[in-house]
Amino acid sequence: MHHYVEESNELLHKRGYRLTPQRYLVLSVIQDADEHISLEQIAERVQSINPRVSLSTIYRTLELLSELGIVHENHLPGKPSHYEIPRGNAHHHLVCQRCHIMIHLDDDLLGDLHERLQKQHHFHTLSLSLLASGYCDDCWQYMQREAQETSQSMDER
Amino acid sequence: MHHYVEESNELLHKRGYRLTPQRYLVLSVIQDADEHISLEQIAERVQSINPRVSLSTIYRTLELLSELGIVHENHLPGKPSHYEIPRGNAHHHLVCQRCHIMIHLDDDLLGDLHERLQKQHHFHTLSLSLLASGYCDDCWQYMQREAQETSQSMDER
DNA sequence: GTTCGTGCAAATACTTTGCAAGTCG
DNA sequence: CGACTTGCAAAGTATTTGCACGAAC
Repeated sequence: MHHYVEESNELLHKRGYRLTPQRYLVLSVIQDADEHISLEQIAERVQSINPRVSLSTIYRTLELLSELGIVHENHLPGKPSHYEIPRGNAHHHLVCQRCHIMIHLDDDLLGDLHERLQKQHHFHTLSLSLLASGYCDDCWQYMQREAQETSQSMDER
Repeated sequence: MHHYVEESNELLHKRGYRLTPQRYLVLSVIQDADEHISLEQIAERVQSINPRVSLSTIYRTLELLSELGIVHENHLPGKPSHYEIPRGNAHHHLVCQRCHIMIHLDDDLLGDLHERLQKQHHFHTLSLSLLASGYCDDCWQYMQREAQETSQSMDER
């Protein structure tokens, strides 16, 4: 069993929960994914290993694991929630509000901000996730062109 | 007509859209709200003014306004999406992953980071939203106590 | 007249819940 | 046993879509 799964197991037990085969499956699927993945993708992969695992179990598992901080939920606009194992205490994204393309930012971008916020607001095990949204250059160019055409067709009348 | 609505009107026209009475209503409802509000709350207030405005129009309007950057969508875990008029180019939250209590952080927290990211990644009209999540002190204390009881009841056997 | 928007109803998709049965300490 | 979990089916919500009609340019 991997190191992280052991830790998770302890955490679950501490709070009176068990690491069932289903939970283990969900956890390892998330862990094995290169990127954060959606509930749908998780379900797909879990069920390709054990088709008997029901969707509701996956919902319940993800809710529990999120609450315990074992997985991290991440909602980017225009997409369903994604889940990932928190590596470090920060994870940041840059997203285009038109085409929804997503770029990962340097996770160390904010330095020790999480520690400062932690102290300041009496929070614990804080982790940061920055969402930067605007227009990617392609969409921006496209919009400029489109705007021009609109005013051109107005001129034509 | 307020200043912001005028700006929005221009932006819509530039892209070939119109500021219809329905869109105006949605926009002013969001603008008049003290805080960011959910789609459900928006619908409620819009329909209390004009009950004929349909839900699908509200969905479509919010999608459009988000894409144009006229309103800003914000999804905090454990809650439905919320919408707000972007004031400045940053808006930050601190959330407890157990009880979901939410605290507003200082929006100037990150300084001119948005400008730096903009240049670095060739994005435009970038705005930042930081989500800091962890456990609030209350939940933390509660969890400590609960963990103790669990191990006590184990000892009792 | 052509494009853009809307309301309505229907279709989809997404998520939660109740409950009987199973598992584990 | 008793607390925790699960699968299944059903109920609940949330969101999207097709389409005919109306409004704006």
